[in-house]
Parts: sequence; C-alpha cells; structure tokens
Amino acid sequence: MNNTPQDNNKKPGAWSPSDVEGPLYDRWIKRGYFHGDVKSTKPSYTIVIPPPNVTSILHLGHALNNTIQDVLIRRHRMMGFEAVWIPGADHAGIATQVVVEKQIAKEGLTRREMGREKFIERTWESAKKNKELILGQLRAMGCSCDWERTRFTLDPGMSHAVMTVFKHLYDKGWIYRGNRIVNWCPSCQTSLSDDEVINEIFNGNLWYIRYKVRGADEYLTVATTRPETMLGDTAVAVSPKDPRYKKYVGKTVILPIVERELPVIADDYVDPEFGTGVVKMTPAHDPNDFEVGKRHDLQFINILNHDGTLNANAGKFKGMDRLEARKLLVEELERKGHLDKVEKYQFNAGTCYRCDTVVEPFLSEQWFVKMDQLAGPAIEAVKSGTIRLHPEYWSKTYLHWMENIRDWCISRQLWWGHRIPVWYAEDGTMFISVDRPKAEQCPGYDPAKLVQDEDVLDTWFSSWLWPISTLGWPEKSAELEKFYPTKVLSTASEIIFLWVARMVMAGYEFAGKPPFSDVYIHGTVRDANGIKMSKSLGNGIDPLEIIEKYGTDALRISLAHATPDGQDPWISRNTFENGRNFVNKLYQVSRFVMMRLDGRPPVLTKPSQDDLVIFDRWILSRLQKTVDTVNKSFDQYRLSAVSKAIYNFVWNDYCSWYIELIKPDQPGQTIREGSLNVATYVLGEILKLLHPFTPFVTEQIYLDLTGQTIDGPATLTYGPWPTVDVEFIDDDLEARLAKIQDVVTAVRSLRSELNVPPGKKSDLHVRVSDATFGKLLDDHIEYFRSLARVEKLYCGVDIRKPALSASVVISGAEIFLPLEGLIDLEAEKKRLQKELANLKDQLEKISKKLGNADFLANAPGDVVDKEQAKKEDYLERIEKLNRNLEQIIGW
RNA sequence: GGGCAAUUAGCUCAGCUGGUUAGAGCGUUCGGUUCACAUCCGAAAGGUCACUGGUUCGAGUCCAGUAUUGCCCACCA
Repeated sequence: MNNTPQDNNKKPGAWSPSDVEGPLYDRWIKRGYFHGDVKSTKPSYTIVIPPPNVTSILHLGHALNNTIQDVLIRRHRMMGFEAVWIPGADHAGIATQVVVEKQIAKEGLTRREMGREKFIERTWESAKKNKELILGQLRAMGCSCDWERTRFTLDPGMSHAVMTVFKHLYDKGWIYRGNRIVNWCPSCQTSLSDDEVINEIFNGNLWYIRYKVRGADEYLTVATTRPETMLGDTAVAVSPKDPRYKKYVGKTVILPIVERELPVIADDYVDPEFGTGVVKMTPAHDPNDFEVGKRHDLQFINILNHDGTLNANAGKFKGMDRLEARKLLVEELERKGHLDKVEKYQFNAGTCYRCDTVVEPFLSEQWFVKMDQLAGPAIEAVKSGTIRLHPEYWSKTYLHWMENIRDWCISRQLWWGHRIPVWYAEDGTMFISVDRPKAEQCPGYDPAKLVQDEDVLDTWFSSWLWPISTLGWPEKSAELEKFYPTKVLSTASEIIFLWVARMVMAGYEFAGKPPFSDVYIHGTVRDANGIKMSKSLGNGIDPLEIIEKYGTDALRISLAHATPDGQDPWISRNTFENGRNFVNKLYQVSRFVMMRLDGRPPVLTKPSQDDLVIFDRWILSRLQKTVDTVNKSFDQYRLSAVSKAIYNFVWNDYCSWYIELIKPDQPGQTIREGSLNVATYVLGEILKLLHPFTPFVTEQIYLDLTGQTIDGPATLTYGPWPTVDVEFIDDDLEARLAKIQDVVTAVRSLRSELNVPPGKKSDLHVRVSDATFGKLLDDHIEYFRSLARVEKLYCGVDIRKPALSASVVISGAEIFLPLEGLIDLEAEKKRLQKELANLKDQLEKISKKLGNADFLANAPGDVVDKEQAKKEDYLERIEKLNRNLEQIIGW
C-alpha cells in the first residue's frame, strides 16, 4: 500500500497498518531517535522497564504497561526532554528454573541427573531465546526503547552490582546467616521469602488427638490441621492462665505411636479460648512453635526432606510423602483410639507463588537481610511526598508493609541465578567477596580450595537494583549522573512489595537518592468475565494477534482507553475494535484534508487571528481546552482521561462538527482557505497529541501531509508538544456556536422522528427571541445548510409558524419545518405533549428551589441567577409549546 | 481479625474542589448508496446514581453505618 498524498484523491480504503509499521519503526531506529545522549544538555526523563521474566513471551498486561511507559516517554521526548527508556529482561530465578525443569522432565530428565553446569547451560538457551522474543515483541508494540542500553539481570555488570551490594550489606552487618524457619516449597525445593508465599484458604480437617498423661489415666487433647507434624513434636503447651491445665505443667505426656515423652509447658502464646487450649509443639515445622521452642529450650526435630517426603526422624513413615503419611497416621491413630474427633475446618496455608504447591515451614540455614534500617528512608520518602504513588491510595498499602517489614530471606536452593558470593574454607571459615577471593583476601588459606556457597540469591535481590545497575552502578558512570534518578515507574499492584518497595530502599542505600519520583500503578488485565488473564487458564490474549488483526496503534490506544485509572480493565477481543475504528477515523479525516489541500504545502503553524470565521475560532478554542485537559490529566497520571479527551475532540469536535461545517455544500466547491489552514493546523496538533499513543499512524500521516517520504527528515518524535494558547480560548464564542449546534441537532431530531427521507430538503423557519441569534443563523446558513438539510432559511423575531409544520422549541428559538403531508398529527401531538410534560416537571422543580428563602439567602448569587434564567427559559418554552400544541389541535 | 478499593444505562466505564434536564463507548431500535470514512453518518430508547441515616439552601459528589464484590495484609494450633 502506498500512503503518498497524490494517491489519496482516488484511493478509497482503510488504514492498513501492517505495511507501514515495520518500515517506520526501522526508520526510527536507524535515525537513532530513541537513543538517549548522555552528553545532552536537555533535562533527562528516564524510565526503566519492569524487566519481563524470560519465562515466556509478553501478554496483554505487558502490552498495557509498556504502552503506558511508551506514552510517557514519547510525550516527554516531544516536550524536549532527553527521554530514555531502558529495556531489558529478568532472569527470574525460580520461575525460569521451574519452566526449564518441566521442559527437561518431558525428556525424562531431572536437573540433578543433568548436573548443575549442563542445566544452567540449558536454562541460558531458553532464557536467551525468550529474551529475544520479548524484545521483538516490544519493538512490535512500537516501544521507543533505547536499545543500545538493553540489559539483562544476569549480565556481568548487573551481577557485579549484585555482588557489590551483598558485600556492602554484609560489611554493614545487615546481611546475616541464620538457622530459622523459612517457607519451603517442596516442589521447587527451595526456600522462599515471605512475599513469595501466597496465602490461600483451604477446606480441611481439624484433627483432635489425645496425648496420654504419663503416670495417669488422663489425656490432653490437641487439635491440629497437620497431624503428620506430630512426628516432630517435642512438647505440648498450655496457657499459664488456664486453670484447667495448671496441674499438668511440668508433667509429661506420651506422643502416640512414636511413644516419645513430651514435657507439658506453659506459654502465653497459647490461647485458652481456642480449640482445646492445648497445643502440640513442633518447633522445627511451625514458626510459632519455633519461637516457643527457643524460649523453652525444646528439641528441634526436622521430619522433612527437601522434596516433602518424610525423613528418618519419622520412623516407619520415612520416605513417604507428607500427605500420604498423614492419611496412614490418622488411620493408625483412629485404630489405636488416639483420635478424639475430626472436624471440618477452613484454614489458611501458604502456597508457592510460582508453582502453587503448599509450602512447608522448614528449619534451615539461610541468608537474610535485616530490613528495618533500610526501610527508614523509604518510609520517609512516601510520607513526605518525595515519592508519589498514583493512585495515591496505594501509599497506604506500601507504608503498611514498610512499617511492618520483616527480614528478607535471600538465599535460594536453586541453580539459576546469582550465586551467593561467599566462599568457605575446609574449616568453615567464610570469606565474603565480590569475586572469588584472591590469596591476599584469604590469608592462610589456599584460594583454589575455597568452596563457594551452593545457593543462589533471590531473583528480587537483583531486580531491586535495576534502576541503578542498568545505569552502571557501582561505577560512578556518566549514565548514572545523567539519567538517575529515573522519573516514573509503571507497574501493576502485585509487585509493590516484591519489587517497588525494595527498589526504593536500594536507591537510597546504594545511590543515595530515590530511584524515581512517581509510581504509576495500573490495574491487572482481566477478560470479558472479569477473570484475571493467565496462561494457565488459557484466557489470555496475545498482543501480536491483536497487532496483526487491528494494528499496533489500535492495540495501544484501545488499552489506554479501556483502562480505568487504578482499576482492573476488562478486556476482550472486541475492545480493540474501538481503537481500530478510531485510528481509521483519524486516517480518513487526514485523507480528506490532504485531498482538499490537493498538493499545496500544508500550513502547520498557528493561524493568525485574521481571516477566521466563527467555526475556525471555535475549533481553535476547543483545541486549547483539549490540550489543557490532556496536559493536566497527564500531570495527574490519569491516562484514560487523556485518551478520552483526545478521542472526543478528534471524533466529535473536529470530524463531526468542524470538518462537516467547513465542508462546502456543493461538490466541486473549494473550502475557504482560512478554514482549510485551520483544519490543517488542528490536524497537525492532533497528530502531536496522539503521537505518544498511536505513533505509527500519526507519523505516517505527518509524512504524507508534509509530502515527505520515509527517507526524509520529518518526524513527530521531537514534537514540539502542544501547549495551551489562551489567546484562542473563547467561551462566549463556544456558547454561540453551541446555539447553531442546537438548531442543527433539533432539526435532525425532528426530521428523524417524523421519518422525513434524508434526501428531502426542507425550508427552515426559526422564530428567535433575540435578533442576534437570528443574525448568527443568517450569517452562517451556508455552513450548516447541508447538516440540517435546509432549503431556505427564514428567521427572525416575528417569523410566523407556517401552516402544517412540525415544531420544536429550544432555548431562545422555535423551529418550524413545513412538512405538509409528512406529518402524522397524532404523533406530533404526542411528541409535543411529552416535551411539555418534561418541561413542566423541570419548571416545578426549579420553581420550588427559587421559592425557597433559604436557597435565596444562602446560595451564591451567580447560582441563583443561573437558576432564575433557567426558570425563565422553561417558562418561555412552555408557553411556545402550548401555542404550537393548540395550533395542532386546531387543525 | 485488620486494611484498601469498588458499587452510576443491558455491558465496560466518565462524572476533578457539592449547584448540568447525570454523560461516553459498546450493545439495542429506527433511518441512511451525502464526493474522508458502512472500521461510517443521523436519530432514539434505556438510569428512584447499592441501601439507611446525617451534614447542607442544595448530595451521584461530603460524613457515618449497612450490604455485596474484589484485592492486600495477619503466627490462632
């Protein structure tokens, strides 16, 4: 397809994106438009992309997020900023490892059979492949990323930053190793941080088990949701305030089946009101019991293997899966009479955020980061407004988490990720070092014999450095100097804790500055039924499918349009029709303008105030207001308000009214030159306003309009971004034009209701209550003649109602259409009566209001005046309606 | 158990600091071969703004409570 202007005269047809997008994007890249110059004197505007996981390709949620970022970046590039959008991808530790393990499982392999080195090699292959696919998708979405700055979280530079941070925090005493209860995923076989565990509600049982008191014929009954953990019990606990059990404290009970003797202890942790008031203590498999265990110096018996099967401590249950063991254990308890009762019970349990397996509390040696001091500046930043979240209410969520922050378990028993930079000598001596320690760093030890920690770091331990590490930290790079802090971070709410909050802490701690000033939180994409789109449910939509079918611009503007600020958008395939239609509309109107220009060079500069008719002034005034709304909404990060303002301006004000008004009545007539210039100028401004949302179609139109080819220098990339010109704002004029619109609309409505054939023109009689209104109509009839299908216009204050005419009353005028033979009298009567009833309703309401002394006394004067004027208008219209109605009845 | 959000037309949503005859898009109905566009044009129908109180001259808009839905946080076995 060819979009040159010469072609537009003859060629019908819609906007066809697929032929144009690729070449345009290549051109942008070739010309280096998206590359940020570190030496630029322009102020910088930086966004770092939330690096997508290399587990799979991008979905609609990414498309939304990346559209938002690209819109912000492109707009600021147009505004004269050195705008840099840093792209990249995340190695996504667990997630990627899980995916690859599944892949090799299909080949009948496990990662352990494969070996660490081979497995990592395999994972790299997969990661690289997906990374390229992802970056390709970003290009297809038109993202104006600075590709020369593409980063991956496992790049050497990124890794160096991670190691540096580990050492920094260790030296500060904020990283420590501890033997604690952590969340263990038996499927991924690794520890998880608290934030990687999703709480879910389960329907299960509460088993009541009787523990015999030693040396007495009495039992203490405990309740548990996880009976198999009794194999690790080392005490039972009661409340010290509970009179029922006071006498047992200090005695022992016999653990059924295992026959272990357990002390009865008293601890405030126990709530006497709940269950039986007796709690079994499993210090190695429950965080609370762990604390109690430490207080009472209990034994810690670990009964689980890494894969969730029971270990030797479980005796005859050894080797069984925990759930299988549970079943057998309960059967045996019942058989032997230890089971008191079973109740249905709803309980919470944590599940792994990557594989959904129920996690087990598991006692193990892990690395932790102390968070409380890191949190300090991050709390202050949001409280003081240094960092602002949009919508603002997310601040509460952020602060609540931050103020109750817990230490962060950062070690993972995985292979895919940054290996922990700790080396051990044979005697257990530890060396923490960014790289493998050299001889001088481990005096007395042979560096070659040092063994590195087997574990890797939490994937978020590299992500939290993203805004600084992508810019070269820990080096004092020119990039860091120029582009840090970044401006805005755009993301969904799911990762406020996992990522956003931690980036803020890292920014302050390692770079001494907040990583960004604004956080834009958008909703989660849901399908037409409100179900979150996900790969596993198969209700996702592939952005590339939409791009192919509707075009990239349609994808982007539709997403922007459909996404309520802060709320979850519900999106289905036909959501995108809206955007496709709009893009086509823009394309069509530009074709019209170019056709009328007929090869003349377009005037894209601001029109002078001379030689403008009322409609020209009107569209210019409307443009200013649109620009104002757009800029203000952008400042408030209300992107859907932005897209709606532009959409309405383009479709309604510009296409439906302005272009139609200036269109000549007869074929072959030319458009008044002043108006054509205004139309062209406004089109140019529209292209700029839309360019961030729909970069392809706008750029193509701009090339066509300016008569340039794709090899030419013309581009919208650098704006300039439209600003408000108050000189053109004219409320009074807009009000006058609204009156013409009222007349046109009233006539159209009347004709439609009376089923007047659209082709049939009619005379128009307008009795105005004010001569200036009449003059306004008289002066501009040539502009709206075809819109209202007017043959001859008769208007004035003393116009008589033609016989056999239909009438409609609007503010300040009565409109008559002489339509002999076309009017159904009964229908017309009904119509007028309905309108009359409606007006009388309004009148009654407003009369009541104006009759209220309190209203008159308290309401501001202008409000009262306005209401008064309204009342008079109603009265006048009612009177006219009555007259017209009487006349009809008189027929 | 706490917190946050939402509740406006059949559907998805606007409605900012209280004063419009409560709006848009989609869908529906009616009518259109207007020389940019049927991916279009014109018109219409459709809402006791979840409920109950309160503040106010005036509430979709502010306050309190209730209900429903969704999300987040939390160690009750």
